[in-house]
Amino acid sequence: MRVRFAPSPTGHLHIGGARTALFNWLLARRHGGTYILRIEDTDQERSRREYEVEILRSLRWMGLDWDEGPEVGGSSGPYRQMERLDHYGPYIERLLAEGKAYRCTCSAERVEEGRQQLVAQGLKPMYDRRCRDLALGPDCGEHVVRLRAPLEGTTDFSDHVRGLVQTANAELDDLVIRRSSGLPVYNFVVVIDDIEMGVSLVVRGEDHVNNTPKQVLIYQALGAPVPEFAHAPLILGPDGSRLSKRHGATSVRSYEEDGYLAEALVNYLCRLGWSHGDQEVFSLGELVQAFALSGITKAGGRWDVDKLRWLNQTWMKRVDPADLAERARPFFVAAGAPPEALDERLVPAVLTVRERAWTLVELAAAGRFYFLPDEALAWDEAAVAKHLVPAAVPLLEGLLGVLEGVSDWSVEALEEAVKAWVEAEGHKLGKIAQPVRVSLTGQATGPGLFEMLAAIGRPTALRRIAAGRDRARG
RNA sequence: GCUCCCAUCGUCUAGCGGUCCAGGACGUCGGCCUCUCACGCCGAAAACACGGGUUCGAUUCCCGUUGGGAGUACCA
Repeated sequence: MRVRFAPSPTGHLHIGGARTALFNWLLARRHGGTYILRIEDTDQERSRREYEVEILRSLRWMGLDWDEGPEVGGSSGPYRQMERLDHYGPYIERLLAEGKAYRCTCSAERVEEGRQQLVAQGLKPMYDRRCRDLALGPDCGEHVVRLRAPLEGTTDFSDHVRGLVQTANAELDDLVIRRSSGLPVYNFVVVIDDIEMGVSLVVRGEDHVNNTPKQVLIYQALGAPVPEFAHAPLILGPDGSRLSKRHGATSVRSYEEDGYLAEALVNYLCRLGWSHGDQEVFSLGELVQAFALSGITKAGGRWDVDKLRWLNQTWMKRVDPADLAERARPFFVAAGAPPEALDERLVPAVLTVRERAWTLVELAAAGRFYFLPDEALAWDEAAVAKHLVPAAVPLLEGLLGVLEGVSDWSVEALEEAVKAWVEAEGHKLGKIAQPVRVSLTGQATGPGLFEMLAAIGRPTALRRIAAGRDRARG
């Protein structure tokens, strides 16, 4: 099996494209096939090399590597269409020689006029085929080359998601395969590349179903075997319309920057439009084992950030804590934590806040108090007014005494010492916990008392509780 | 406009003629747990778009309506 992902470097990697890339990759890995990455950069107006770099970066971030393509090479390269331009001409000449294509000198304006007339008659806009039987030669002046499409019959293809898709040939235009500039056109180029690269299965978005019969016609004209197809439904915005910027972030990069884990995005992307029984959480490895075209849904799916957020938290709780801490590090810095403060306390600190956050941004916001300079803490005035009151002074004072006597600064030892004191003094843990929490964090909500004390470290804990006691005096 | 595709809880989905007064998940609501918040656990509300057929029997098959999506370029 040879599959490919063929993005245009005209922007960031879109989540729709990312899912297509994922589906192809999963299939290749599952069946021991080859995953090819091809850059479709023939749109000279919009293609930019920096976008290509960006797309490769996002693919790698998701954990999708490729067997053939830019930066890794392969036996059927080159893998950028602009570097393959000399491959296309001979096929066009052949079709011309065999009478399966013809030169057309009609101006774009005239063709457009004809289309408008047809639309006015309630018909499908098409070229009127004026040049089809003129047998124009190479010296006919400025011209395009069109495919001589059959006028009758149907062109069918079998789709792994949709079943048999039939199109009446009367619906198919004599499409341009070479522009007047000499550059071949997308629908033609894809077919040639897929033939030359030996692509056996084409998995792409539903927006290409209407292109498929046109491409099948080209395969047939060339006498090449037609690959298998699978068209996945599109990703829609929450309102059911085509996903666009106005719905929020649409690039893989922006989700990375917003603090989503690659594991969660991959998991969500795959489950949107595909299912495997009742299972919701999948690692990339599990997906390789479970993924199959037969599980792909036909209807388009709406993008649901809430579910993505849930999966992201799920994955923050699943990945290795040390790994999570490293991935969270830049987010802590962005949240104001001095880089040098992110010491060995980072892992335990992250462990205390990961179930209280849904993204790495929120994780850092929830845990930055551990590392911020005391004077930079964000104080919730209502919490201060409620908990750092004179009545709390003796409690904080007493607790300070207990903590000063604790040498083994572990969750267990701290809990044991504090609970013993609470019991002996007849206090209630609930009475002491909030003043301490506000002293340490500035906020009324946060991690559990003992895990927080342990993670913040002895010096900071004692210093902030003392400061809290002073503040409570009024 | 025309062509193609699609249609189960608010959302993602299971269901491939009777096992469905429709299952799971997110979200929502309630409860439990509890030093706060959160996590976790328990529970609740919530759907087969509509109309015709086919069949002993339709969520499941066929047709139509409605709704949504895609395409309709010398863009990809």
